[in-house]
Amino acid sequence: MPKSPIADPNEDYPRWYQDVIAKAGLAENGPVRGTMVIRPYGYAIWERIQADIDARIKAAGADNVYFPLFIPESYLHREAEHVEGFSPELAVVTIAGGKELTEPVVVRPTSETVFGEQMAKWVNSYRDLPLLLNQWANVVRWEMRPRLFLRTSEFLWQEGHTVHASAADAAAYALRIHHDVYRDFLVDTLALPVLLGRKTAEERFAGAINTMTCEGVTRDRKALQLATSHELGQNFARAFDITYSDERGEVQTAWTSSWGASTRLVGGLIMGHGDAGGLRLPPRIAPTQVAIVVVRDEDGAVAKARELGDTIAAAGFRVKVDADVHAGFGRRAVDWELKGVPLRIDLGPRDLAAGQVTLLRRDSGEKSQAPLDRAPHLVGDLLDDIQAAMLAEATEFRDAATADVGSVEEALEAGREGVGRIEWARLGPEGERRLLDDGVSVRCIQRPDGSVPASEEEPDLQAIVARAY
RNA sequence: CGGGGAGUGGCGCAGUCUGGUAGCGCACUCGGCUGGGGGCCGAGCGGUCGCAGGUUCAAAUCCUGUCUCCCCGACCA
Repeated sequence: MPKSPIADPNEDYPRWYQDVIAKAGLAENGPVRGTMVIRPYGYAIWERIQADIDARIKAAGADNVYFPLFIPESYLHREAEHVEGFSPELAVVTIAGGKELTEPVVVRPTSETVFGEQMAKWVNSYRDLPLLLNQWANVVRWEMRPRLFLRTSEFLWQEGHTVHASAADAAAYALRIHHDVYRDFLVDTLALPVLLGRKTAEERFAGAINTMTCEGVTRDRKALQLATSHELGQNFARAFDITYSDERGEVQTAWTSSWGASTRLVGGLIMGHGDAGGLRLPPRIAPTQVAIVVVRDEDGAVAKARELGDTIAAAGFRVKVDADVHAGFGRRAVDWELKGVPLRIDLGPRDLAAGQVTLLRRDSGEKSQAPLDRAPHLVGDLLDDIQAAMLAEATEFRDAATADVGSVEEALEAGREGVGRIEWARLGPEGERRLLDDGVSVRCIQRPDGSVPASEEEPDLQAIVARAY
C-alpha cells in the first residue's frame, strides 16, 4: 500500500482538510491573505449548491436582485448593534479616483443597510407587503484567522431581505426559509443532518432580535454554523424608515427579516462527509456522479466506455468517461476517490472478457460486478442508495458524538469532546459564559423534539453546546 | 497587537553555523518498459537564493536595513 496522498484525518484533522481541498482541486489561497481562488471543481460544487438553494428561495416567493458592493459608511452607523458587531471586520475605502473620499465607503460585510434604505422607498402601502428579495453576491469581512471555505475575508453567499406588515409575518417567513430552504437543502441535498435552533443573545446576529441556525457536526466533532435566518424586529425598519400605510390609512413601521448561507457550505460538505480517502460527495450535489474508468485501452474498451457513458448521460446522470489511460489505473482511481465521485464504473480487460463492469461505491468502498448491459439501469438506484446511506451514516455519527448531560461541568466536558445537550434552564447565560472561557459555546437552543422554539422562555428547552468553527 | 518561525526552480524542502561550481523530492517534457489502487528505468527543461545596501578576491551563507508570509492567543457566515 503506497502512502496516502493526504494526511490521516484522525492524526491531523486541519491538515487533512487542507490536503483534501488541494488534492481534490477545490480551491487555493489567493494572493491577499484570507482570500480564496475557487478552482473549477470547487466552483462546480458551489454552482450546484446555488442552483438548488436558488430554486428553493424562488419557491418560497422571493425574487432575485443585485445591490451594490459599496455602502456609505454612515449607513452602518444607523443601527447601533449592527455597527458594533461589524466594525472590527470592515474593509473601508477612503481613497478612490486618486482622491480622499469625503465619506468613506465600506465594502459590504452584509447588506441589511442598503436594502433597508432602498426598501423604504419601495414600501408605501400594506399592499406592497410582504416584500421578498434575495441576492447572490460576494461580501467582505476582514478575518484574523482565515480558513479556506470556512472563513475567508471575501466569500460568496446568498442574502435574503424581506419586509413584512407584522412581527408574526416576519417571524413566520424567517422560519419558513429556515425549514423549506436551509434545512431541507442541507438534509435532502447535502445529506447533512443538522441541529436546528435559536441562537442565544450572546451568539445572535448584530441587529437581530432573533437568530435561527442550522448547525452541522464535522467529523472532528465540532459544530459548524451552516445557515442562519434572522428576525430583525423593527430595528432596521426604524433606522431606515421603512413604513407603510395600513388598511385604515395609519402609518405603521414595518418588520424585516434576513437570512443567508455561504460558500462555507462547501466546507461543511468536506468536513461532514470526507474520510481518509478524501472528499465524499452525496450524489445529488456531486458535479460528476459517475466516473467510468477505462483500465486499459484494449479490445475496444474506450469505445465501450463512451457508449456506456452516453447511455447513462441520456438517462439524466452526470457522468465522465476517464479514458486517460496513459496516466495509469492507480493514479486515476485514487484521483476519483479524492474528488469524492459517488460511483465508479471500471471497465478493464477482465470485465470486457466477461461482458461485465465493476462497480465501486465511494461511500462504503463496496465493490461489485454487473453485466455490462445492465449497468445503466442500476445507476439510479445505486445513487439513491448512496445518498440515503450517507445521510444515515452522518446522522449516526452526529448522534454518537452527542451526549446528554445534567450539569455545567459535564456540559463543558461534553462540549470539548463533541456535542453536549443540557437543559437551558440549568445552563443559563452564566453557564454559557463559563463554557465560553474554555472555548465551548452554545450553538443553539432547541425544543426537546429538536424543533425551533418561538422564544427563549418556553419550558424544557435544551442547549446544544460544542466547540465551533 | 503580543509570543514563535520562515522567505532558495511551479509545489515541498536541504544547503547558511564553518563564505569557494546552487542541490534533492514531487510536478512537467521526451523515450522505453509496464498496466485491475498514486508503477519502473533513462534522458531533459526549469532558479539574478524576498528586496536594498555593505564587508570580501569571492556572499544563498557574514553585517545593516527593509518587506512579506506562516503558526499560536483575542473577532466571525
